[in-house]
Amino acid sequence: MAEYPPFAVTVDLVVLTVRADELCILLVRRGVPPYQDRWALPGGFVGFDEDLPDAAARELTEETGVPEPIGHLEQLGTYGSPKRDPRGRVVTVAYLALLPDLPTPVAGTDAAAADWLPVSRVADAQLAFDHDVILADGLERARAKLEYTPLATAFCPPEFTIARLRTIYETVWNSRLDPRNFHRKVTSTPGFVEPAGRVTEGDRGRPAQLFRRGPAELLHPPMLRPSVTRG
Amino acid sequence: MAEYPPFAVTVDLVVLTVRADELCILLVRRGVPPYQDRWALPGGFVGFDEDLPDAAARELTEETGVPEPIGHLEQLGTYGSPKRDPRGRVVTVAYLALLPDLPTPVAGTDAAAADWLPVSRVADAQLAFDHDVILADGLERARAKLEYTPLATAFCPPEFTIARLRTIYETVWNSRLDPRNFHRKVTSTPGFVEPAGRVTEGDRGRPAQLFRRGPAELLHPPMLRPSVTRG
DNA sequence: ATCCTTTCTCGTCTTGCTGACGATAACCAC
DNA sequence: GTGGTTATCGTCAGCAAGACGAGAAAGGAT
Repeated sequence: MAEYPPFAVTVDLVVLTVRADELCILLVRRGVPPYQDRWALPGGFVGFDEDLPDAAARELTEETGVPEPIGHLEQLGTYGSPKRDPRGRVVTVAYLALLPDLPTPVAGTDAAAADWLPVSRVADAQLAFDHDVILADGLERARAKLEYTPLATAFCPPEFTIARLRTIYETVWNSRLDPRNFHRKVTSTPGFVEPAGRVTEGDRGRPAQLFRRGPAELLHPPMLRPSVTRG
Repeated sequence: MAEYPPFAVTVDLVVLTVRADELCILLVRRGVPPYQDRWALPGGFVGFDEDLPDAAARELTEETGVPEPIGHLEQLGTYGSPKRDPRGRVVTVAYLALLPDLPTPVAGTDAAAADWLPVSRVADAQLAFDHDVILADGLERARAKLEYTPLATAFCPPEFTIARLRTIYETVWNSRLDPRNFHRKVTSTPGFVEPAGRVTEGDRGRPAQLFRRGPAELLHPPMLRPSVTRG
């Protein structure tokens, strides 16, 4: 084994949330070269005795300060171009995390310079390494997964209204959805949401029923993005 | 960089094809420990100056003896449990390849003990390492991708009939599809297939029109698997 | 040559989902 | 109360999909 070339292996996180009707991503500002003072995805090296999902979950808690079992975490893809890190041969396994809007501001161990940025303003930001590519892949994955899975609920607190869920879709897809058709669709898809038996209080307008995430892992039939002229 | 733990990085391939109405996978029989004499996914180490997709394409041509630009190759996922290889810490990036039934029998450089096995008979085969998990993930990916992409054409030669395309779906999904509805669906989905202007000869029954793959990357609306009781 | 079998290809009908939108219910502020 | 706002239900037309009929075009058997 020792005769084979040694690689460094890292995990990087695309952590998304919806706050104030904007899709936001957790980024850290690099304090050391290369790419000093540039924004980058949070991440770090995988321990020698550590499994990849464990490393991703560890980095997520370190950066957000949130005990992990909330939201959603999945592997996104692996990026290993020989030139992607000027320091040497680093292969990174990217993970995608979807979290509810955390009342806890970012204040984890390692989160000195971490902050939420609206993804709409990251385009100019010139992320470090190949992180702009990873971010683009993560966004497309998230947008696609909202279509055929109930993962929009991962952006929500445990109990939420149909309207809240709709704003998630509208924010991630950057489009408007008809409230009445959306309501019909969500409540008629088996296993998507389950009534929590309670209603909202204090908001404007008629109180809304609260729902919890249902047991379904896939949506049948799927939600469809508007502007279906993708062929 | 040198203070970080060194990993070995490999690529492993889930290579699928449809031959004789069976979904088959390319496997190699291991000649050395660990897992000696067990079937395993083809694969190998990533060169120090080699990008991951290049390594996957290289392994594919080595194992199949086919110049690569046919079929389809995509990253499947990365597997890096600390215990997955008894020789040390090996992280493997798995790729999924979909190929037409190759008239060239397996006779590549490295393909001494390579062979096509029907996936239905691999369940008992006790693959080496965690390759059974990787295979299961690859199968599920392939089945899902047939729904919303035109990738079934990757299993076909450049020109094919609608009936041939239907047998691909039936084989991969292990279900039966109505020939008339399938024909209507495929020909009415924009960009899925384009007429080649020629017809088959010599087969039984009425000659069929030949088609080529169209420019679409996504199917709208998607093909739907039968038995839609997945909620 | 004629019939029969096989396979391809075009229609028809019904059912269910979707988008557009009207209407009502239930809260808050004044 | 009145008006504004939001939630929820209902209606209707259009499209897509499943079930199936029927004709077209070949090969094989007699």
